Amino acid sequence: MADSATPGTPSLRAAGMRQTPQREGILRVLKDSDRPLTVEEIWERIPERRSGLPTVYRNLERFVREGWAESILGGDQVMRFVRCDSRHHHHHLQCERCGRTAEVDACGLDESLRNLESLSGFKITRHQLLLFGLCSACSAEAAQA
Amino acid sequence: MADSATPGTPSLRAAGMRQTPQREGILRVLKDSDRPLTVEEIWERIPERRSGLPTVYRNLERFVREGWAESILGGDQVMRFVRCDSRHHHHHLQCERCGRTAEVDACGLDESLRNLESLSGFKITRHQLLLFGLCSACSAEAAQA
DNA sequence: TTTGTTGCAAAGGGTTTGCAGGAGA
DNA sequence: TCTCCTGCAAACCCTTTGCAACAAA
Repeated sequence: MADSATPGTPSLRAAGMRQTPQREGILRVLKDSDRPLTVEEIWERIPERRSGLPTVYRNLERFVREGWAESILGGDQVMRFVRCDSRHHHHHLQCERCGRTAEVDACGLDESLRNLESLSGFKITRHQLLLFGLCSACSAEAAQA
Repeated sequence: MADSATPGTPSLRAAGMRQTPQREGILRVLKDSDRPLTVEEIWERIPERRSGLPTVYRNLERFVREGWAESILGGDQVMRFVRCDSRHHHHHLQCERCGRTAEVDACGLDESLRNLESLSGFKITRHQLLLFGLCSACSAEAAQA
């Protein structure tokens, strides 16, 4: 299997990047987290050799460009990053209680967009959908309380 | 007709705010623009008595809380503000060429969300949808070129 | 007169940049 | 060896805060 075609295992080499411990650390942190992390949280979790904060910024920017991660601005106006398992179009669902996220495919949205196009006269080329709610675990807890 | 029920004409008094020239200026600037503006752009356009930048920040924050405006983070990571004509749930469509925006009602999205809930196990409580594309004028121009 | 608002200036804090040393390939 | 990458520190810049003066009601 070609490196670049393996979701969840981004290949630095295939993307023309050098393989450094800092980059591997950042990717590992993103991979191990099931919720979006701030730049500083990512920085703190990099194992062993703590890299510099600027390095984290610089690499996150590249990873986002590669489609390996996505930046999400939450309601608290703080930028967080999540890994993207799939590189095609998708959205993130985030639990407002525990912060866990799930990736969802485009689902039936396309039809709604076609509908919108005819209503508004706009030709819609791209969209960003942020979904917030309660994950199954948290909504079960909430129901018990 | 009650003040607070008039979309497009936010009543400072009804919201428990004092009526100041600075506030009226900011609201006027938002009203006169058909595309999202940065804080600084709003500040520069306030007629006559130029208010302080902190005042613009402070009031925009309140206006957003009141539902009179909305903050939008574009692809350039810059925060911009648009007025909201309707205070109920809606979305903004933005032209990537000229920057003009249009408000659209929720449209068929609800159905897609129900579908997503059953797929993901999440209970979706709120969402933010940003739509980008070409407005009718710009797509006509693009077609001619 | 009372109290919410403004303006100024300064502080704050997240993000970016310059540059020299270091390490992949 | 040749570049790319990193780390440090400083610079940046947008945003917020403190406080005294001001003005709406």
